[in-house]
Amino acid sequence: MSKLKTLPVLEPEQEATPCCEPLAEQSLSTADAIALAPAFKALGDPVRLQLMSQIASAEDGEVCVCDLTPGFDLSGPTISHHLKVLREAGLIEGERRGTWIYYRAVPTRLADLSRLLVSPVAATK
Amino acid sequence: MSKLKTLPVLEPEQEATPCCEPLAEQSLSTADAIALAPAFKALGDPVRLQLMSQIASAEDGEVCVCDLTPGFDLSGPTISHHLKVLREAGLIEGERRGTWIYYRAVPTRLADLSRLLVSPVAATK
DNA sequence: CCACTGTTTTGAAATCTGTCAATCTAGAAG
DNA sequence: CTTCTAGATTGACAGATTTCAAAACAGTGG
Repeated sequence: MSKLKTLPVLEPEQEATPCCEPLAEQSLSTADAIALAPAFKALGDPVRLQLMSQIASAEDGEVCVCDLTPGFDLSGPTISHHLKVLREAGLIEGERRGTWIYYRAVPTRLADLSRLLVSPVAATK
Repeated sequence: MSKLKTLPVLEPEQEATPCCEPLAEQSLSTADAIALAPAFKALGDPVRLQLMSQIASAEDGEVCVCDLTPGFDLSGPTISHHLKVLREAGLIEGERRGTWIYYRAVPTRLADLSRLLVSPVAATK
């Protein structure tokens, strides 16, 4: 049994990063689209996008949930839910230290998504 | 009256492009998050992501809907719906020529989203 | 003007999502 | 061991999303 009882909320939950050619370079396979869409979907909610930004732009590279929650007019469980979605999308990682849980961005994941959207040729600007 | 009767399906539907600093640069305002999330949401569906890719990677920079539809195991109306979502998100633009409608990507919009995800400093690779 | 084709719109059903209240778990501190 | 606090999980519900069939619309061509 791989799940004893302890190990509550901290795993990446997202395995391989199946990054691909930029969208405009070559047509995405169905499998790749299915693998990548959840990450964009996770960013497709205003609350999560703002959470993502606050985490990614944090001074020390990480933020305590306790500092995140008061910034929104939402209940704790709701914030917790959104963080879980971001976590399962491989966009953030959480670590418990004592009473508090800290989240930080996964820059490589963001970079992969970013690269997917641009065609390197279109370096117009 | 701004809507006479003709002008069926071709407007950008998305006005200003409220692009911002990269996520990791500075925390996104609520307003900006609300403005930007729909674009990611539009890309957050496997079918739309694949449609977007096929359109963006098209040889002539544009694709006829008639060439898009057969590639999916979905009804015409469903494809049309997804195209509308992408259109309303400002990611693609459509133009009717005779019987057919052609869609092309809006590269600046993709570039804006791309830039939002990366911190220029993190040019590690 | 009528029929045909390509595409969008409408309407409806099944499923998914965002949210909160209530409950549970992990660690800290008595 | 009991209590307290920070977060996560569960359960429930309103509202949104995906999908299709049917109908409407825009051009083309009799």
